[in-house]
Amino acid sequence: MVPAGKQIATRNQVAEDVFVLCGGWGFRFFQLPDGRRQILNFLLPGDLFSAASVFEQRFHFSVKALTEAQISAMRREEVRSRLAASPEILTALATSCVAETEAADEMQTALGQYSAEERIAYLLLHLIRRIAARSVIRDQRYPFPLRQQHIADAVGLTPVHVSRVLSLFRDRGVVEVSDGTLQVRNLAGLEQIGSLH
Amino acid sequence: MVPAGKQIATRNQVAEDVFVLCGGWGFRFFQLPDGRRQILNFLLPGDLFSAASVFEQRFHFSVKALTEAQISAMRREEVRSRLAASPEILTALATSCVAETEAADEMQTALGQYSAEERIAYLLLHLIRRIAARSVIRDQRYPFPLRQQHIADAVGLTPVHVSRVLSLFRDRGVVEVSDGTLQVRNLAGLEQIGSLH
DNA sequence: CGATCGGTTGATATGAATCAACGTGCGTGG
DNA sequence: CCACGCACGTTGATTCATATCAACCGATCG
Repeated sequence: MVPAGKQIATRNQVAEDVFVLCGGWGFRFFQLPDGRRQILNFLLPGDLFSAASVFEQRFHFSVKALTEAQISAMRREEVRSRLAASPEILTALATSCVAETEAADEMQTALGQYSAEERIAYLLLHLIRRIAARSVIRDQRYPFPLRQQHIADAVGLTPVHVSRVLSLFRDRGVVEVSDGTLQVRNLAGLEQIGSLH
Repeated sequence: MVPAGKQIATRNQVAEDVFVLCGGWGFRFFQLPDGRRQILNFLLPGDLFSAASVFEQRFHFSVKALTEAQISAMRREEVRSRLAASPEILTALATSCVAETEAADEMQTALGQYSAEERIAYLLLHLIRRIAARSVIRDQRYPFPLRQQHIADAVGLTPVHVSRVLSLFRDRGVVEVSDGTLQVRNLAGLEQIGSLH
């Protein structure tokens, strides 16, 4: 059990284990020496920190707990030997590798091409789908532990600007993000703003 | 043999094969319906289009030849059965998957956090290392077939602004990019601008 | 009760986009 | 062989999106 805000892994740190987030939320990020930080993605229950880490000696990224979280570790050697033995495990790993790659490619597109509104809408949509896959959603209200600072660091904007865009979304009746929950008021509208295609 | 500019693969297209670029340059990209385009990365000789495509039914990206290029195809089924049989091939694939993931994470950071100058310097440095790994470089002159439009689409800027930044680099004696070759005049300076850490 | 954190809002500054004109080299067709 | 068109890059003027700076508010907590 890890408290909210605790750093779980650090770039370049050697790890014998492969980690899975079992409960709570986390995020993967790069920290730049001047204080800037890029959040690479958010980790939800069931997520491997990274499929690549099955083959990496060291983390090439850092990880923090966003909420209180549970993590579980598997010996890398054991994972790899099982991988050789069982095609199902290989397929499972391959699947999450494909999903990660595709998500990274899309996020790269969002960061490179999208406006502030589009990026935030994209992030929210992406998260919404992943949250919905994990828990029953009623009335389009999603558990949402991110602070505006996290959104800002994920989409490459300032917290102030994130605040403005979210206010806009709220005023337009698209989504309301407040204090731990995200409420979608107009999904079609959100998709129109933030879909890649 | 594929002529320069030819589209080789299209998003969502079903493919039975896994492709490798054997000669020339290419790039992977997303095309948005409104004309915007994000170049995800550049392909150099020896590169798999994507490690993930060994496990994907369809491309999740498009690919174009940047110069005249040669591509070679391997039956996906064959690759996968060899994968199960030989741990070396698995390791090779894993290695390129790790490299791709790491490159994507870094690019995401560059796009999210870096200024125009930093992004372009980062891209050039990244390419320089990959080019140098493939051919002997004399006098810090690298073969460099990108047009400013490609740089722009890769780092999320306008071609006009790319032109301005490159002029600046040239005037400052950092690098000169012109007509098929890139000449590094001050590597340390370039690294100071564009290194992630 | 003060301090801190997260969010909001306004005023202003700035980096990059946009619009536009121009130059140059090159391939193509007359 | 010349002339035209076109792709590519450069440069200047202006606009616009987002950052920065700053003040303020409410909630939470020691």
